[in-house]
Amino acid sequence: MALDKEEMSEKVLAIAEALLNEGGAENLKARTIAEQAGISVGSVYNLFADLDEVHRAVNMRLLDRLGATGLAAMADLERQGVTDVQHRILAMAAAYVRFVEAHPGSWPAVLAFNRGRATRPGPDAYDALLDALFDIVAGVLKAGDFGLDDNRRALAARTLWSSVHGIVTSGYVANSNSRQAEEIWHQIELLVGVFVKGLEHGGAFAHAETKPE
Amino acid sequence: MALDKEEMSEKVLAIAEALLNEGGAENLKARTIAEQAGISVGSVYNLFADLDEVHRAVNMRLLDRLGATGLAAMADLERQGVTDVQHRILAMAAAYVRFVEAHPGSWPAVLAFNRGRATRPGPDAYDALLDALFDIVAGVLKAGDFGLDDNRRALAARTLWSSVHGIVTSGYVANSNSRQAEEIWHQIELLVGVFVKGLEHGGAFAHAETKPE
DNA sequence: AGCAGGAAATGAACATTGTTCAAGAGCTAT
DNA sequence: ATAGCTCTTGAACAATGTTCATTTCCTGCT
Repeated sequence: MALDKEEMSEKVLAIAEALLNEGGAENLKARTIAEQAGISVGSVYNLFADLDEVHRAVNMRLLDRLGATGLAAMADLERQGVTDVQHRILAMAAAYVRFVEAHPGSWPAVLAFNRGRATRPGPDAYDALLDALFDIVAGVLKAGDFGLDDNRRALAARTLWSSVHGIVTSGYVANSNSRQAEEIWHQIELLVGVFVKGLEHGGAFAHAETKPE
Repeated sequence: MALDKEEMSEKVLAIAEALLNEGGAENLKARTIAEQAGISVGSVYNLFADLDEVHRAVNMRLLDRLGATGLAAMADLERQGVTDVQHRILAMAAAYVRFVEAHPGSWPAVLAFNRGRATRPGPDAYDALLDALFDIVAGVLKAGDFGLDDNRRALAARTLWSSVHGIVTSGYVANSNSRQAEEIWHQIELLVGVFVKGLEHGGAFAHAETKPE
């Protein structure tokens, strides 16, 4: 009658996500999970190798959901017939901001996660999920008529999205009041506006002579 | 004959920085510090309230040094008579990248630090150090002849620097091989090129109609 | 029904951590 | 010398991640 192994894993992940959201990474405790899930500590370790694996699984779920949200936002605009690149990028960024705001505790944990482990096996499911986000942006850029080949467009997508990401995370390093939310959005508007204008005028090809050694 | 309280604090911070750099935040242990500093655990707590305070102090030192590095880089260009905005921003970004690469373990710890503590007393010494970085960028932008008032230039500086920051941190989430370093620099070049071009063409004033609620 | 065998759950036990604090050591001024 | 003060010490406590021998539970077979 009780829950399947699969179902119990999901229950544990849901609990873990809530814990992370409330108190960040240091709030993810084996005993708390066990208690809330109605199982013993040992059973948690039966489902997952260690707490890192739980944390990773939660993060992947979040990234997955974020991707789905972004795709949905793009599909909405498609349905409304919006093709303007700037609008679509801003909508994508807005989806990102909303997502981060909806997960105030767990999103920082996503970002801070991989730090510290020096070398990892190789290409990761993590990276795959991030690439999915980049691909959405690249798809939007493709609609704009900048003279970009595939490589350069992919680079532009990664650049733009990493920038949005930086704005959002920088913004939430400080105290998170509504002032911050406004500042973040102003920055994103400026970034996207300047970025699109810059691409239109060939700024992507303006090479500098100085590189660091 | 032994060390001053001040000197011992500095010794502890130097040890702490090394520990953070080697193994990230979870490598900052009271007992390790005590052992390496040749004092007892209790004495560490005499110098600092808790490990968080040690961590914060190390981070502030790092931010301070980063600011000094940036200022030095700008002064160098000044001496060489380089006034081109794009060159100067790229030099600033290069200084940032080099700094992050020089502190592979402790820099992530700087970024991940403030997360988790919900509300803080108010404006922080932390923020002040970050603002110093923004100010340098704003100073460079002032040299360029974009039609920006002070507020808008400050916003542009924060946007640009947060974007650089995002590129650097996104780049180092994944495995850090030399491929990554190149990718990061390509993104920065693209960002700065597009940003400057965009500002020149008034992209900063292109308002979008859609805002998230 | 009874039973054997394996899988899963349990929670006591261990190691490691941050942090505290009573006891002592060292210093200084009288 | 001694009282008083500060600083140091390291043992002790609580909280944590993780392990593993034991128990419990189920499943298939006779």
